[in-house]
Amino acid sequence: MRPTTKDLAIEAGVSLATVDRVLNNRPGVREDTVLKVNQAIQKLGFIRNVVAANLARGKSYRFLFLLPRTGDQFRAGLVERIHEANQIFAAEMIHADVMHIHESDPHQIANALGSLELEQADGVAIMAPESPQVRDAKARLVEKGIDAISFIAGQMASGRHDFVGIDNHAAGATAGRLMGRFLKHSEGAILVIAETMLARDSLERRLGFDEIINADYPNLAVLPSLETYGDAERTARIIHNSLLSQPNIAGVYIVSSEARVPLEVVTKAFTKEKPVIIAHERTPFTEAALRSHHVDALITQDPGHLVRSAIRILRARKDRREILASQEKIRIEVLIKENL
Amino acid sequence: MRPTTKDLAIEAGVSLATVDRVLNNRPGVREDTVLKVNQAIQKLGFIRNVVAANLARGKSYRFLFLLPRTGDQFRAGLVERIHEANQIFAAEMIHADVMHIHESDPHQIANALGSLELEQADGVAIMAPESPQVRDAKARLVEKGIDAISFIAGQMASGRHDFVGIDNHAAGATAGRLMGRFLKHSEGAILVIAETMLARDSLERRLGFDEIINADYPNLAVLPSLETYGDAERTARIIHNSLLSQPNIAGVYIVSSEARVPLEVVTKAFTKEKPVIIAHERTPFTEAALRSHHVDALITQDPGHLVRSAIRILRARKDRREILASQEKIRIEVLIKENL
DNA sequence: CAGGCTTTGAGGTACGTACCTAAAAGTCTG
DNA sequence: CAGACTTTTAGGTACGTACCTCAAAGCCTG
Repeated sequence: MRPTTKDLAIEAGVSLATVDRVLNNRPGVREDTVLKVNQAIQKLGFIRNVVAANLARGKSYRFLFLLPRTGDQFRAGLVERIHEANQIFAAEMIHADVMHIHESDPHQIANALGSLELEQADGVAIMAPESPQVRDAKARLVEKGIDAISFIAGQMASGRHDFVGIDNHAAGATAGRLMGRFLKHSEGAILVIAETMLARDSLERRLGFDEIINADYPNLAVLPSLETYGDAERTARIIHNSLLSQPNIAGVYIVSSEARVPLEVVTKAFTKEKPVIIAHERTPFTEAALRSHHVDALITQDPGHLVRSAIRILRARKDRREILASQEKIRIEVLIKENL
Repeated sequence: MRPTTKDLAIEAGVSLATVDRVLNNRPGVREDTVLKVNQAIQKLGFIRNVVAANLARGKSYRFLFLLPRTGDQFRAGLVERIHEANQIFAAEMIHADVMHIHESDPHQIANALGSLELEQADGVAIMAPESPQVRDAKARLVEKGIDAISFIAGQMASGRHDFVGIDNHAAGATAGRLMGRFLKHSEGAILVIAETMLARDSLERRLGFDEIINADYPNLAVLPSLETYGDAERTARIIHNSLLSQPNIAGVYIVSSEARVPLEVVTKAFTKEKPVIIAHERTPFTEAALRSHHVDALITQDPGHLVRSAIRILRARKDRREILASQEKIRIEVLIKENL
């Protein structure tokens, strides 16, 4: 049987109350008594029963996901996964809500963050580009006792787990390597389509992509990024313009998470001699495109894993616990038709 | 606040004791009373606090992983993940042990399973080929009240979650597609190396692999499988023999989970004109081989996910709860150097 | 309507921890 | 060594559920 606080008290030769004070960092315990208790913890291998503790505290966790208001299927999938996660975590008294923000308006995001109170949320996961305003607002949140982590959009931090998502440079490199290998004996240009290159993740993916192509595939030339600004008409226009000036397109790399609109345009634009197409994220649309051979590969991250990982990390933060890093590492997945 | 049993009792107009009888299927409740309570559950959206329930029950879960005694780095990684999982699940009063079996001796496995008692384990995850003896032993276990699932080695069941692992046919197909695309403009033969083709997983991988190559890549010819029987010397011998009779090897596909020995032999055997090499599973060795370009791609399944999923499924079985299928789906991952 | 049965109620204890109070014991200061 | 202070003890209640007992109420049968 696992030792309990009672066993600890006996082993340390103190009362339950003292054990409790040590365990919860309450004041009024002499240092040598603290030591005695800690030694007993070591000796018995005491592990606090977090579940009983939370029950006693009547504690529940409320987390908030700040997601961009705009978006398409990838965003919708995320919301669905958050609802799903609520089922799993309900047993642990954890609930997550979604709040919508204007991704491109740092002031609005900062305001939303600023008006959050500890009663409303124990932690937030923010999917928005890093800006000075947002960074400041996050710092103020943490001062209030609300933990904040970056979600998907952000940057791999070394060490601290402040970010849940993939290494976008590596994701771009993965796309680049596949593109290169799939086009080994072809020559031509590669179209790169992004929503906006202002977003750090798109930028990093592009850098990783270029690095591989430039280093190992001299037969391929990566064209300047086309920016769609999320607008369907603009997307159609710029892609068609690009095709006119550049007849020999061997590959297309769609950088952004929302690939539907650019994919629709691209698949219509190429009637014969389909180029190799690589996009990001698994959505109903991209999945269908992969099945019907309109797309050759997808570079994805598992939205369910992302959501659950963010929740686990926020919770561990709140409990001042360590996390198991290997479980929280978000993998860059490669999807082809066969392993869908 | 979440409704409690107390709220249920009030809503249904019965006592706590009756609510308890209904919730735990205890006898002595009239049918219309059961109905009243169930309606109250519906109306209030009552969710049983599993955590408090387990605390009250003093219940803890003991699970057992039956792993083959032989094996190399993949097996070692699994054991490590099981220890890791124990940390995570300790809070939920779950502990998993490892038991070693002779994979190839169905009688011994059946004996081990047969001698298990409910006091020793609440559930077992078995990594062993399906044989009539093992199947029978599993059935008897379930009669005893010990749940049993197949782990990694086994077959994707439709519907019921009796198996934790990947669809090996699809995994082989994934390997086949990558091999085909990487060798688009080459001609030659493909060496297939397995520990034994008696194992169902190797067989299925091979079938999936052949299906893709034969259908879409007439430039490639898949050779008969070489079986190593896990023996290093034999491996070296049969591979060298094969190379003598077959000078034009364009690709090598290593089917088995333990790829180290065949990989060592293969990388030494090809001095110039390295073939495309695809193997399974991420281990320290295969990871290094990928980094050093000795291997072109790995088809993997996440051992940590496998272990945690098996534990979650066994636990849900014990509690007679449903699982969240999307979390338990084990993905076929594709690893190249860039997304390691 | 008595006797036996089934169903329900009321209350308690327990799980492991948190958090509270009042009082006892220990330590320091002048 | 008295008084003030700090540290510790002892005991209680609570969280939400499980499981137990005993008594009360309801029902059926002859």
